[in-house]
Amino acid sequence: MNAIELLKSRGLKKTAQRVMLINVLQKKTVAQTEEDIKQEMGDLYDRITFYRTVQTLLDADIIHRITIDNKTSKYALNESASHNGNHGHFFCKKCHKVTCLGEILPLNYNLPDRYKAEECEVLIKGVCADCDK
Amino acid sequence: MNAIELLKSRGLKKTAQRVMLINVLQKKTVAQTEEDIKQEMGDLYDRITFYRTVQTLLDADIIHRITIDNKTSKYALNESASHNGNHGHFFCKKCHKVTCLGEILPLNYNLPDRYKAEECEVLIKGVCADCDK
DNA sequence: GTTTATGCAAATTCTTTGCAATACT
DNA sequence: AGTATTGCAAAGAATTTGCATAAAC
Repeated sequence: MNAIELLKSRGLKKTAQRVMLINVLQKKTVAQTEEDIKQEMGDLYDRITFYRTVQTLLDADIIHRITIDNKTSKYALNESASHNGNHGHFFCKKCHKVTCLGEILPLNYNLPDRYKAEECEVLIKGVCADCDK
Repeated sequence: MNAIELLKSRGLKKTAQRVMLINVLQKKTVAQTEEDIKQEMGDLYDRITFYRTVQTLLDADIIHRITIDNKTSKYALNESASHNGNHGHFFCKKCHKVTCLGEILPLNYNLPDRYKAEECEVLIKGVCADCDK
């Protein structure tokens, strides 16, 4: 599904910034920072509009955000329309790239009594294949 | 181990703010926001010092920070001196309380080839026992 | 034509830094 | 006494809001 179809399917207008942001994320295999996206967008980039665009696409479940150590936020496309919140990500401690691992199985986490799990986010930190040479 | 011993064991000076922050977190069973902590600290609270105190205690592995949905940061004490980064937390979608689940087993997450996991953070969202009545 | 999004300015909030006064060992 | 921390002021970033213009439907 391309950017325009994606927006239409969520009842959102196809504006230049939204289409561009989705396209940038679609091209990349790892999650992108605002700075990365800014580079790609060039003149089209405006910080305030970026904030609003991100919020809109987050609300529409088109993208998601990963934040590492309360510092850097990164953005990535959701793989499927029906995204259930069970995300996994891998953060490489050497190159700092964030890779989406897709859906994480709702594993048995030994919750306290009568706690009910609905979603689960996992962030694994380690060293990726490229950095482990 | 009390606050003063804890600080001493990490080679940190025992200052009013540090001791107070540790004491507040020690009293609570759920992670606390800056606002929560401010309430408890009263006059002793100063925002700038709070930032620095938090940073110091994070660096010393005395506390950790959990951030929910890129918005609210909460703080909690580390349970043991040797904390290995495999944290689990439970976020209740109704009351918004964050409960530490302690150490998470290094589960098999089906990483890409040659990726090496070292730490893993898990955030489970759902409904806690109190809110499920 | 109507509605929604953009982009600028301005306001607000968050976070960091410099530095003299203070507190800790 | 000597060193590290505090707390204030001020600087610098990040984020939000108001509003007129522009773009989408």
